[in-house]
Amino acid sequence: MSSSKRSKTAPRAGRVKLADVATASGVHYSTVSRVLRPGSKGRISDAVAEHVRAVARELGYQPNSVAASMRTNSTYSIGLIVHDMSDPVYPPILTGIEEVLSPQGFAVLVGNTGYDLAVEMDVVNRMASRLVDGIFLATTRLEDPIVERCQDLDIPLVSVLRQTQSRDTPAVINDCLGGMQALTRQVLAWGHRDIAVILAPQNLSTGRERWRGISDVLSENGMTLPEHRIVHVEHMSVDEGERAARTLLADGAPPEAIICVNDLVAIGAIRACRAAGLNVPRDIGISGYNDIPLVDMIDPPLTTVRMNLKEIGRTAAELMLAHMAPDAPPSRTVRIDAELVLRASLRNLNG
Amino acid sequence: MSSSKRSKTAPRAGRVKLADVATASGVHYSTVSRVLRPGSKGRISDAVAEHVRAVARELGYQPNSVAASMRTNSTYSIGLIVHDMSDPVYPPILTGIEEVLSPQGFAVLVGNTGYDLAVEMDVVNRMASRLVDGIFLATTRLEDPIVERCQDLDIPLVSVLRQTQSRDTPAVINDCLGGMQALTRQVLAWGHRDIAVILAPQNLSTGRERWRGISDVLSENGMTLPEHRIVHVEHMSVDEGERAARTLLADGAPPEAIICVNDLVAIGAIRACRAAGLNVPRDIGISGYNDIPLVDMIDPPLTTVRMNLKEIGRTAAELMLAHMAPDAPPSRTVRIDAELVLRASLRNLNG
DNA sequence: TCTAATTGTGCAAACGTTTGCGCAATGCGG
DNA sequence: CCGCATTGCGCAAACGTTTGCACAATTAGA
Repeated sequence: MSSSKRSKTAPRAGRVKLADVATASGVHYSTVSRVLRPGSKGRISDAVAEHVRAVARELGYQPNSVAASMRTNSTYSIGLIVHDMSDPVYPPILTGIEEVLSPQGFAVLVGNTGYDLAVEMDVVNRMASRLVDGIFLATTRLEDPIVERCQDLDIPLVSVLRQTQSRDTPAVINDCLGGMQALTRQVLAWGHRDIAVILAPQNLSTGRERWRGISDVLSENGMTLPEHRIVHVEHMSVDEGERAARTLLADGAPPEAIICVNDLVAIGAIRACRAAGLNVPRDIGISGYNDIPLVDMIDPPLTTVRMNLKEIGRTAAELMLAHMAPDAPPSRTVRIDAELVLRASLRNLNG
Repeated sequence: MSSSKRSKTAPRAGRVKLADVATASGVHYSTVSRVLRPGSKGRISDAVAEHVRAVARELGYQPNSVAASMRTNSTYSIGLIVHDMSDPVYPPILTGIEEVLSPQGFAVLVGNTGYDLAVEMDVVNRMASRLVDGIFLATTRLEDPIVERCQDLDIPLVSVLRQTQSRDTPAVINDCLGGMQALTRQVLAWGHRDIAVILAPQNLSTGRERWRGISDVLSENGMTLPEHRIVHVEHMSVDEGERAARTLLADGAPPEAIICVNDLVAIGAIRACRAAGLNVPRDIGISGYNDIPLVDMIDPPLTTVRMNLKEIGRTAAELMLAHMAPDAPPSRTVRIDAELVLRASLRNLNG
């Protein structure tokens, strides 16, 4: 009976439930529910409440939240969909989300897509089956079937890091436009003229905004980039960054600087430059975006743009809370400030 | 009716359930359940099964797994408890776990403890309330109240990265002993004699095993470390590593090498050395443990020991599956091999 | 052709909560 | 002292599945 193994379907041996607490307290189990569930309707006298609480504590009662969910249709769990948790941009976001949502009693379900849209759709459907109260989507494309699916399923959605074209979904993003503008101005101010860029896919708001940040500043200064100074990566990884930089370098004289769409790509670019016999930053400048951990320790320390990821997570969580409420506010996009971080990977050609 | 907002307690508008599929198919809803739930008891004719499946697809039926859990007492969800997802050792483990468990229909709930035992206990209790089918514990201490709590709650537990003193819990760990021995032999072979160590708390199996790996090899060679060459960190972070190294360096002549309990600590140590005007590796050698991403790119590239984290995650998941089954095997500890990775942060004093 | 075994489906209970409703007891104003 | 509002608690339904059991229909064996 008290075997430590339990069969697949048998209830956990001796798990104490509401009814047990009720009989032990000499009240009806609905009364116990009302005592233990703060904010239930019926009012209970202090004496009874205290007694029931004592008995519940005594018996070590742990509410069965699955049963509660069955009744309330709310699981107090939310999904977080990312491409790959190993990408260092995601963990701080998760931390920020948990910081806000854990105290409220929410649990976070993470789903890795592995960059596969079919997997991602599956993840959403499974989260829907589990009746998550909401989903944080960190993979958002400008036109996104996942977003549509969530709308069909009527699941509150908050987009993080990126946003949709239509902007009909609440989102918390980094100010990529401002960040990239500031960075590009610095690159120009330091005398770089022959500039190359490694860009993200343009079906992502980040990819597009960062590119616009660059091109805006360039055209302000009467410059445009020739075709052969622009390359794209499919995913933002070290390997793809390295490959992209190699193709940039294969084509005649190297540029004076490469502006990379993010840090991992920049690190790949540094590798490629080094492999091509170029010294960074003496022969070529490199910049990233994100300021992920350790990029201040690499050789050379990476010039980049810091996005306050934990703050993005926290804000997203607050937006989620607002949007799960019965009187949800209209969708809005919150931009979190970006901060330029100058390090040695980009030098001042004038000085 | 088709409002996109839904109240807290109202069922999602128009969510199709078993009964809907049943009436649309002209069969009883139990029949639908048997068709859709592979491996149910009653056998259904192919004709009916096919028809029901078609109708279900047509109606876009998504099973309500909360209701199923209510009946079966199994949620097909498992918890993963870590101190802080931002520590780069954890994400690959999560990926490995998901790789094995997602195809089986499991979802992963992550819980960050923030290094706080009270929080951790709370996380466990909340996961218990949610009826998780099992818990991966990555925070295991040699004597661990969390492990005891899980045993009391009768929740299958698999320890990852570390193990308990009693070893009565299944665990998947890295071969810290072998890894540290190999590293220490290399340090000695390269002529370092005045060695210092920065150790983890000794109430952790990793902390203790890595220290034993070092001291075993030292005593094999007739050496022992003086007190002032041994310091401890509370948590394995860059900051604590830096502080620990500072105290090491404050005390007379610097050692020839510092063996650090992990990479983050080693990076902190490198910082401290640099701040003290020492060149790594010329004036002092530094080694880490883990081989986290980017430590091959830092200055200087870090000599370390690689643990196959994803493999640890996968193996832990398989152990979990075995232990959730009705006929669970006896607990055992699986060791995953460690691999020495030599880089520039430690040089050969002989040549 | 008759009995026995097998197959396919319906019936209804159970899982542990939450909560609308009803009713007794109490308090209060007149 | 009566009637009415308020307070405190019990009753029972409902949430959407899974599954043991009953039983009708079909098949097989003799």
